[in-house]
Amino acid sequence: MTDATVPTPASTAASGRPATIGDVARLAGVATSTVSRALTTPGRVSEATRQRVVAAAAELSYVPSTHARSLVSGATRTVALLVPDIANPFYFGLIRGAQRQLRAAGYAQLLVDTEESAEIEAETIDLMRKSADGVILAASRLDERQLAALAQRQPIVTVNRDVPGVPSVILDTPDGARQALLHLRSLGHHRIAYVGGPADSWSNARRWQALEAAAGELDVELHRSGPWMPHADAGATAADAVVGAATACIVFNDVLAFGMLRRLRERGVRVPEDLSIVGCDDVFGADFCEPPLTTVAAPIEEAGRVAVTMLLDTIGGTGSGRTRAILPTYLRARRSSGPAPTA
Amino acid sequence: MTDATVPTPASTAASGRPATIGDVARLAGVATSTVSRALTTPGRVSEATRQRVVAAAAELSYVPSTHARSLVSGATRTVALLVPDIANPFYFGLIRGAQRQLRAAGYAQLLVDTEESAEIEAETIDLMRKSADGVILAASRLDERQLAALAQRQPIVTVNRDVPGVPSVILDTPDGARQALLHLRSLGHHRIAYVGGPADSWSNARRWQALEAAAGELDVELHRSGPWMPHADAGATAADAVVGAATACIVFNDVLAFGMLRRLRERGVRVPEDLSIVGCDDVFGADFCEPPLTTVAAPIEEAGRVAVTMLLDTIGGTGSGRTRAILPTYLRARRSSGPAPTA
DNA sequence: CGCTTTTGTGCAATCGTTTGCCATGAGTTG
DNA sequence: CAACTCATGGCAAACGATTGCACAAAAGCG
Repeated sequence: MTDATVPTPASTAASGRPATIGDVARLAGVATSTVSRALTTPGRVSEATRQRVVAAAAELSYVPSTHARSLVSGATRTVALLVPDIANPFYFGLIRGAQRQLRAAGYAQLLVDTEESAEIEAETIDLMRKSADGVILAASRLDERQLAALAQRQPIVTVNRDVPGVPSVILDTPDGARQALLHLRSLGHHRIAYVGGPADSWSNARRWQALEAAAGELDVELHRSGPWMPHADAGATAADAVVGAATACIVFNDVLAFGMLRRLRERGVRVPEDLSIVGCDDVFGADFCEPPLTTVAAPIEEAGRVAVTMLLDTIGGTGSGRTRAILPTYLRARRSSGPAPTA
Repeated sequence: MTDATVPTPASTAASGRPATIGDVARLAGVATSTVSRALTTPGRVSEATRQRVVAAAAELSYVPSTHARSLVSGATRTVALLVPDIANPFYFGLIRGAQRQLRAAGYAQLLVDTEESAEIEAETIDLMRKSADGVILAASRLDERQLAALAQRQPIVTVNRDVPGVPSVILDTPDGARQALLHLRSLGHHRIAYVGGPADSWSNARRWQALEAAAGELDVELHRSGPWMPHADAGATAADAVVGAATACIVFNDVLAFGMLRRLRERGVRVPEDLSIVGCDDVFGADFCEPPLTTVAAPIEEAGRVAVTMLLDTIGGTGSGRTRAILPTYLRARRSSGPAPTA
């Protein structure tokens, strides 16, 4: 009777439009309230009734309307994930980690690319107020006041952005940068450059601070270059700026480093013989570029999972959970870093 | 009076919960129906009233409930995008292209990673029936019957999958594969392997057909290897299988090719001197791996945009639009392909 | 100045669920 | 056997918007 391949198309197709709870109730010979309870509140109806309802629902391939449900419950079982640039491989892991955890909890994920714009970001958050139970903000471009204000109105978790009062997941890349500096120092480098990211990036500022502090104790001459957009294209100019100014550099992220590698190869600058390069994030591609990139690896996917967990905690109102998670990073040495030139 | 940074937190915060259309109506001194019309149906109310309403709405930072709206209109202004693997860079472009076009049309994007599972895919589509106006299916794993049946119930557009009766966007990679074969043939290769993708991949089957047909006319000895999962890890075994069996290969996709490149380097097989490699997709990384990958470039982002356009057409019921778009691909020659060894 | 037409607004039904409250009847207890 | 508890299921009121219809006021017309 039932088609094995596609779940019961027959009965639904008959009516034309998707079945409602009323259709199920009619077929099962009960009231809609009973259907609702049979499907959502275990134990609230007798087993016999429950089975009749479940059978009827299956027969009609009934799917509850999330909208009607949200309307009365106030909850949408949807979470919005805002990233500055979907095409940046750094966010792949984040998206995936978040998605996994959300699916497990029965939530849907609304993905939005804010195109590195604070305005789109603020606007989207506002729109989402009604259509999502919470928002995860990756590398937010908003300023501290805005963020704090928004977080009071709706559950928000930030990733790589720390604002008092706003739960956050932070990848400890400043510590990673410090490790990178140590690594380069132990290879004999004294003139080291930091190739910086966007001016309004919070992570960028913190990494620089960490490097400055570490450099002070290490007899390292630290230069700063940038700001650069975190795209491969910007790597060309960044590379030109660093050559001659330092024997090694720590780069804001891998994508920028990829661009630098390409330019350096064009110019005949050898990596790591002439210039050592350390990236950040360990994104897709870092292990098969040439040379493979030494980089600060961050548990990105885990960050996505933790962010979701924290957000769901906030939404659930348990509030018991941590309000701040700092995830460790570690240096993954590949071939783009080597001993300082002995010029 | 209004805070310049965050839109009017004061009045909203006062009430505690987000403003409803009723709150706006009360503040503006009109009925809710008038508010609704003022905000959505231009010219239906007098200009004076409209301004009062707009002002009141702004004052309360009112955002209409998408759920309530969907409930009555039946439309959700949301589109679901299902991809087999979010972490595959091929889909980045697709996601981004779709997102751009959707945003422009005022739609939200629900992103789902189906984890290469036909079951998750079918289940998700069913769930989405009520919560999305339509679905875009990238590289669907469902069989033809299922797809056709589902498409009758709800608007669906497939990408890289052609089923009669289901609107689709197709990247003409078979033609690209043919170009690749010509390219390799003109470089003097006679023994060429096709390193295949997943067994149930429709694109994979079509590419092989195209290659077989072309090989017949070209005096080329065509080998087939695989199936392989489209992950970098699988590239190692794939590489081993090809070495010795052919002097050049055309690979299912770039990610797999990346894995092969790495393995070949480990084994000391030189690319392209000993073995030429042509990938497919031109994903992120193809231009900075070593050697940079010759690959069949596809307009992925455009595919995302076109898919959205077609879907919105279907939803809009105009139905006037094309029901099938074939996007051309072209070979992008980089350094991983070269003259056949003169052994 | 009455008549019709136009314009602007409000009333109330509706969308598909959930849920508080009540009614019924069976089972338990003294 | 009366009085109670408890399990079960139904009624109807929300939730927040949209929209067909009715109606009042204003405008047009001879």
